[in-house]
Amino acid sequence: MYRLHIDCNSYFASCEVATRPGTAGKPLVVANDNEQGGGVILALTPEAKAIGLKRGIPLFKVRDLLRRENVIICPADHKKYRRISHKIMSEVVAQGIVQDFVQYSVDEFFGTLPLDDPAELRRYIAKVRNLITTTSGITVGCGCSQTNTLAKSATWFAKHYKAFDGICVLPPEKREQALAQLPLQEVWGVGRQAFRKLSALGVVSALDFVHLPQRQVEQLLTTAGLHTYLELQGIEATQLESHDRRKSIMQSHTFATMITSRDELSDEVARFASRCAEQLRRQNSLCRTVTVFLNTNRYRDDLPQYRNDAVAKFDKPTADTPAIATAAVGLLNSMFRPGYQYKRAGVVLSGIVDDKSCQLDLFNAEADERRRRLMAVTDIINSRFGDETVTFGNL
DNA sequence: TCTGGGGTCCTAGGACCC
DNA sequence: TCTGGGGTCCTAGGACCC
Repeated sequence: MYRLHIDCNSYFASCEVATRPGTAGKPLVVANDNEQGGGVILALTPEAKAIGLKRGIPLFKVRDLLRRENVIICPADHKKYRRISHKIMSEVVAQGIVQDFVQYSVDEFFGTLPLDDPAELRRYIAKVRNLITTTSGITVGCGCSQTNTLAKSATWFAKHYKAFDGICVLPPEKREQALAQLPLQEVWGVGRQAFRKLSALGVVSALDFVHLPQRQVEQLLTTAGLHTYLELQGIEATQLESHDRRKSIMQSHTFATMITSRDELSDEVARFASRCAEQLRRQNSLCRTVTVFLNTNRYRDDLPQYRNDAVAKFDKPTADTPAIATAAVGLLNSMFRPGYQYKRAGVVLSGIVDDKSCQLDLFNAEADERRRRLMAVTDIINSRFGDETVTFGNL
């Protein structure tokens, strides 16, 4: 029995190349779009990496390079990426080789292979990998080992060593040898904080880490860190969270130009709230809590800074757009201070529960039902004719 | 100077991930 | 001029109770 991990290569960029004829082999970057071409690089093709571009840099810092090298710039299209990801998911499930196949994020998957022979595992994984490439145009790296963390480490080898040809099967007897080659900072679950603490002890590789006494790891790191430590030793300690039902839903935006007017900010917050509520209904949930936050531009030392957030609770869980949007706008008004230039704001829904588990209020059942139908109708119209065809005004 | 000892629930913020 | 947008879990500390 082996765990399988599949990771798409430069996912957003690969999706753009796969869906735009004539872009293969050219430098291409995907950047988040904020109206005036602001934004930062989110993903890039190998050709774009080769000319020195990196993930996370703001476009304005590399304007000249982008123009000189004729780099194709694509705005991020998350709907497209989700669609391709679902396609990959359903193709692999239909093929039936991988068991318990789950989507971990938009570009990563985990599953189980009920096999033990490394050569046989490799053959099966090659079939899955080919299937993904031929049906979606996306190339992937595949790693396979005893635990999720080790499988993900194997994927790192599959991607970093050409000889693996995109597939690395890591059997128990090769585990220590592999971990010795795996830099500590590449280990899944080791972030900046843990890296700093472990480096101070002279830990350089994943193997150094697993050779520490468990007592020391417990004292130094959190339980999550301990789980990583155990998984690297081949002991299963993580559970993958299913992503089909979110425990919080957020919509936020960094504005291209700073906003000073309360009305304009209210409109934005109402739109965020409305989109959150739609997402909430799509997963058949209700929320108990809505949070609104707003920030000025943290990069501008020359401007006065202000940031705040506020929370409202509903008497009973709801997915009603006007109720959520009215609450959100109320929170905004309670925090809004004139005289600041606002750069970012957002709405978060939390305290999410299943809509079927919620008791109906006997006295208001009829009104609730009418309200629910109204929401259902607007969702259908918007899904058929495009987002925000129908919205709620006059909040 | 002395000023219990637990338990639970909630929340804010940290750490990590893609 | 221009600096992303989502998520998850854990922990510490306060409020409150007995």
